[in-house]
Order: sequence, then structure tokens, then C-alpha cells
Amino acid sequence: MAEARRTIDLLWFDEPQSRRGRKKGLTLTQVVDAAIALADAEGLDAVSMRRVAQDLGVVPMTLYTYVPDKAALLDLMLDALYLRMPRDGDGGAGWRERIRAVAEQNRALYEAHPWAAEIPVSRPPLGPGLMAKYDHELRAFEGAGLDDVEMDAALTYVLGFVQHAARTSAAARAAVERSGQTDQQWWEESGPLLEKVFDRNRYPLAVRVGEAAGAELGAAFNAGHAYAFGLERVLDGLDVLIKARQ
Amino acid sequence: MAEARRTIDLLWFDEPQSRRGRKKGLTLTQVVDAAIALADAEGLDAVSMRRVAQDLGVVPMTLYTYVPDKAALLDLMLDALYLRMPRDGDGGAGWRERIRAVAEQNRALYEAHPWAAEIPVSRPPLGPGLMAKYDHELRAFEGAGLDDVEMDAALTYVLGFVQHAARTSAAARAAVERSGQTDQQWWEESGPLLEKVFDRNRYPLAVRVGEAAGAELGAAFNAGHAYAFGLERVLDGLDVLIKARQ
DNA sequence: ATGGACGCCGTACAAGATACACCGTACAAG
DNA sequence: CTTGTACGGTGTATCTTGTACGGCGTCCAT
Repeated sequence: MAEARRTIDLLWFDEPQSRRGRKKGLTLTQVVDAAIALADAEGLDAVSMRRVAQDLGVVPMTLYTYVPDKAALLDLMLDALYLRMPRDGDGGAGWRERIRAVAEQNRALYEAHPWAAEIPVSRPPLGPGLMAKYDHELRAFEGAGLDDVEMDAALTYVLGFVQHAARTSAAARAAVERSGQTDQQWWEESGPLLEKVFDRNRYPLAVRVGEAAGAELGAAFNAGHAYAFGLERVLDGLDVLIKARQ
Repeated sequence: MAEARRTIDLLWFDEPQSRRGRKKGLTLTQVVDAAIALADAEGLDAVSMRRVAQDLGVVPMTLYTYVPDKAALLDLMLDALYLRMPRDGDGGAGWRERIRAVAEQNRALYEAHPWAAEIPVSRPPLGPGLMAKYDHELRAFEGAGLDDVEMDAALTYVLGFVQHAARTSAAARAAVERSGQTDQQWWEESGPLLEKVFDRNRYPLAVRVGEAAGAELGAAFNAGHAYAFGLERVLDGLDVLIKARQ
């Protein structure tokens, strides 16, 4: 109902710019930027209406004249990020390199703003940012022989992979920060404990593979390696589809 | 520090079973099961210490004698789920079908317990459930020619895909429930509004592909289709790697 | 000039997690 | 059998969150 309407208005900055009454002391952009700056500096958990308001020098309830609720603010933050993403290098190269570039651009986004991967996104924020991003990224698939529905699915697939990688990567970093111990420290401390409990006879494969992976990657989970490995699999998988369409 | 130790103790049910003092009125399993039942019935957001306690007929603080904090309870819930997953059909078939079965088992888990995909997981809960699951799932990759590190990475890749699919699927369902309108209704109401705002000249590809995908799949986003499409890409991608190793 | 629309804000409330201190229980030691 | 004490259970309290509500003051349209 009016809910969706209001959010879409906000996303496209269709503010009616009222004539009567007191003038606005802030702009929606200021509010969104303050929230983004806060999230960049202290993470998504630090983004409370109180903190954003404080950073803007207003009282919490003031924000509600700019935004219907917190969820909308988060949507706006995300769309603003999308809008500001660089969109270069569409041309040239083969489709594989173009898709790799799309993945890389998204990886860079999440590296600069890890909280972006965590925003609880019910329906994607159909704002100008998402629109421009979607259009730009679809270009990477043009000329590969996929039909429209496949192009959409393929893009969703790539973006989903990168987002998931970003999420696990951020989670791993957060775990290190929260506990104050690196993976190495954690393993050194918990390892002996786990030794007693991991039954080599019962789970031989798990123990063998887990140890091999841990030793090679220096931790129980290595986000960088998971991304690098996964991206090649993503590209190979799309390769098979695309070759079948040609 | 003792933090990790305590959690691992809990995961492996190494409760010291104290002799002195009042007898425990509940078991850890009861607490975890109550939380799982609650999450199944009303979602992860409904799982507060207050609600779990209420369902068990105790006062909130009582739970803290069983569990150090809420995060640990969530870890325990997840590991309990893992432990109860069916583990049949490892044998026979080719690796592709075995991996597909692994994906399918996980999809079924998330379908039965959508909240499982949402648990904020810092470090995976290294309990008996995860252990058994890991061992079982690795078997799907045996004999495919991958080395140990590759097996681990490949499994992580598959599981990540399924988890992400489950998350987006749950998010889409939640959006429908929260707003009280189906995707169709949402599109019918917001569509005309978006028409005015989507610039066909500026974003021709986005509008064309978006419309095609929306029309074909009946919504802006179709989780089932995304899963089906993605799974084939995942398997194809691993196929390329495995063939290269043989 | 003035009335009404609207931005701003103070207060208040209902969750939520969990620290702390107290109480009573029930086993181990005597 | 008594008693000290370890430990489970809980009432109270603190702090943080989002946000509803109503009042106040401003400033444009009339």
C-alpha cells in the first residue's frame, strides 16, 4: 500500500518539498550519508537511530521526518552505495573477463563497506542505484548467447556468490575482533581440546581433510581462498551454459 | 580463552554434572529443543531468552545456568540440527549425483528450519553435528580426483550456495508475510509507479531483462528458480575442475 | 495579519540481553 | 545426624533498542 509508495518516493528522491511550515534543517542525503559514515566506521550494529541522530546534532525522533522507519533508512543506504559504484570497463574483453570484473566490483564494494552484505534485505531496494547497477552488470552478459531470463538468473547467481563470500568474510573478521584472538590463537587453544573429541576412527575423512585444509590455509576457514576458489567455479559453471548456447 | 572452552564443552555435552547443590530442573537438550521449536514455529526473531524461558516455565535468568549467553544457545541449536540430519545414500551413483544429494539435503534442512540460514555464525559451531555432517558430506567428493584442500573448498562452495539460496528464499517469504501482499500484488501496485521512474532510454537492458524475467517467473525474484538454475551452474563448475584432475 | 500545515523534539513505552545479589536446596564431610 | 557449602533458580535492576504520541513553534498562503 502506501508503504511501498513512500519508500519508492524516497529512493528516487521524489520529496514533495513542502511549502508550508518550518523549513527542513537537514536533507535526506545528509541523513543517509551520516548513517553510511557511521556504518563504515563502526559497523552496522552501531547504526541506531539514536547514534545517527546524535552525529547529525538532532534528537532521534527528528529522523522520522525524513524516513518512515529504520528499515527504510537501511534500504536507502544500500541504494546510495549502489549508485556510487564505479561503472567502467564494460567494453572489450571476453564475457568471462567481463563477468569477473562484475564480481570484482562487487567484492570491492563489500570490502569497502562490509555492512552492505549484512543489511536485511526483504525486497531489493528498487532505487536508482540498483537500477543503474543492474543495467551495467547485465552488459557483461550481452553477446554471450543467453536469453533474457538466463541473463537475469546468471547475474543473480554471480552476485549471490559474491555477497555470500563477503558475508562469511566479514563474519570471520568480526569473530577475530570480538574474541580478541586470531584464528591461529583460537586453534592453538581449542585444538588440543578438539583433539580429544574428534574421533579419528569415526570421522576419518573429516579429520584428515580438515587438518589438510587448516594447515594449508592457516585457519579453519580462509575467506580469501574461498572467494578465489569459488569465483573460478562460478565462471566455469557459466562457461558450460554459455558454450551450450552457442 | 575459557570462552571457547566452555562452548566446546557445551557442544559435546561434556557437562561436569555437579554433585553438590540443587538438582537441575532442566537439561541442556530441553533448552535447546525448546528454542528450536520456537524458531520453527515463529522464526528466529521470536527466540528471545524471555520467550524460551517462558515456554519452559522458568524465569529468563534461569537459562543462563545452562548457557553462557544467547549466541551460544544459537550455536547449540544449529549443531543440534546438523546432528539430526539424515545421512543416507552416500554410496552408488556418480559424484555429480552425490553432490546434488548433499545440496538437496541442505536445502531440505533450510526448508524445514529457515532460521538456520540466518543464525549469525561467527565461527562455525565445531560440535558433533557439524563434525558428522562434514564427514558425511565430504564423502560425496571422494574418488573425484580432488586433493584434500580442494575437497574442503568444493564442499564449502556448495554449502555456501545452498545457504545463500535459503537465505534469499526466506527473506522473500518474510517480505510477503510482513507486508501482507504477495509479489504479484506488490508489483501491481508499485509497477505503475516504477514505470514512470524507470528510464527505458537510459537503462534499456535493465528494463527489458527485468520485464522478461519478471514475466517468466511471476515475480521480481523467484527463489525456487534461482536455486534450480544456480545448482546446475555449481555442478557444472565443479565438473570442469574434476575433469581437469582426471 | 493570521491560520493552518508541518518540522522538530521531550517524554514514554515495550521489548531486548544480561549483571548482581540473594535464597534455598541437597550433597559431602564430620 | 548435623552442618557447611556449592550451586541452581530467581527478583531486581541497568542499559540499549525502535518508535508512538502530543505539544510547540515556525513560516508560507491567504
